[in-house]
Amino acid sequence: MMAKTKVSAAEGPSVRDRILSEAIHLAAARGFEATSIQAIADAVGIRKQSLLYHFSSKELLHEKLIEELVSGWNEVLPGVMLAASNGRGRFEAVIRAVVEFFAAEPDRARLLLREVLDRPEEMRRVLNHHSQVWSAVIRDYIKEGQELGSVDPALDPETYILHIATLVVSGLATFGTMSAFLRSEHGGEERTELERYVDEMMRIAQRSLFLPRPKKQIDVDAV
Amino acid sequence: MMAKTKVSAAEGPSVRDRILSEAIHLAAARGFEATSIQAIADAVGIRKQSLLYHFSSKELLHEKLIEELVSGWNEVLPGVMLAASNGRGRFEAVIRAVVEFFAAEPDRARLLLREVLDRPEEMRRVLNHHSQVWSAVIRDYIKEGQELGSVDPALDPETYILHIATLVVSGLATFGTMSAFLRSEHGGEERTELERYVDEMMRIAQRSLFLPRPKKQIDVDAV
DNA sequence: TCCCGGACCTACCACATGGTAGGCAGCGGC
DNA sequence: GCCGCTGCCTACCATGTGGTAGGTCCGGGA
Repeated sequence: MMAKTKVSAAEGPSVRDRILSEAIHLAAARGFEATSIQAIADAVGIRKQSLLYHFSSKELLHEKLIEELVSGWNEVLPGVMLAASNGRGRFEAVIRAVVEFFAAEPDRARLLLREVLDRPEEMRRVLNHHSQVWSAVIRDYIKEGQELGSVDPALDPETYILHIATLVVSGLATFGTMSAFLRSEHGGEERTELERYVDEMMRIAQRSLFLPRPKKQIDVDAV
Repeated sequence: MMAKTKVSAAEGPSVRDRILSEAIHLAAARGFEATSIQAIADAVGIRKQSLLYHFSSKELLHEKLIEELVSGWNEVLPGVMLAASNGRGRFEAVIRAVVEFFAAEPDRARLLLREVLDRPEEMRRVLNHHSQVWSAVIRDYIKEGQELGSVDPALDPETYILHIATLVVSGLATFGTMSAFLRSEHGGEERTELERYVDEMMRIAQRSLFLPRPKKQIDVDAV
């Protein structure tokens, strides 16, 4: 392990990284099981056995793939947490950071969704491990909002977070397919379909979270 | 075609139907590509070649599977449309009918989601064909609400419908995996986790649709 | 009685899969 | 010089795959 992960800058990404990258791409499109290591090797431009040199078995490649998947998430997490502790408008900042992460790399959203479907047990472990911190922060933020009266008291915080996560991940995972149904009514607007899509996603998340400032509330984070 | 779909009542479901049923179950769990016809035959309790007698190729089985998937939907559609034209509270009735359909048979939700990921082209065709009618009805209903002032004017009808569909289908497809994160705070309530999950789903759909009765509006379908 | 066709079976095949064994070029250290 | 290591390769294999060929059993007409 740790054999040669470093990149010699001048030579571009290492073979190992290119394997992981292509594997994510292919697995996102067809599923990991349905993707042969032969196909991955072809995509990278090496022989199958050279791939097996770097990852001694397909199962091991799968493990590393999942690691890569969540470690990529860990890179943006600081930014998200920063946004979360940033006072006014922080909810919007948090969710927008997450959305933009998956919008920029839909392969990650697709693969993540696939893994949840394919390997529920393992994904429960991984997700639990990688979501405890920030989900607790958000949950507390919501509960605080409920006490202050800015958040719908009927809202179930944990379930809400789960649904919004589903909305974002599944939404962006399937956007490529479903965007075909948005062809109509481009009434002169200059927004991309993706922008339309994301904007509505955020609107749903916010409208279903905040109460519409009852009278003259403390009004943390109004839209 | 139409060789022997009918069921002799006394003998239970035909072999053909049992094959489709098991195929849906297995494909929902592992994906269709990753499911061998051998495995399906085993689940039914027949030899692989007997299965190939009923469905002469795997690809054909896949087609019939998708047909089955959407035809099952067609069976509940009338009920949904009825609910849609039922005056007050009809939005809740519609979405609840859909939710309960997928909640009762999560395999359908999972398989549907998988197919969208696996075969975007074909699914676009199928979904377009099977959603035109009711999605138009709902879209018009929403626009009407916007004109009457009961629905958020910032809402983008088509995108909203897409997101709620994602929320329902993906939510119920992944519920089995994600419900593990709902273990806490069962403060004496007697709701199932699924009920909690579904209730919050409906709350999100409604809160993000309706405006909170501004002053003394016409108020079609308030929550 | 014979035959036909439906439903299921055994036997077999070509092929792609994941994986093993082992070789070979290059290169830094001694 | 040559040793050993890394990185990649060719050759090969056992297994499981989707699919074909062809047989058997059986019930219902003619």
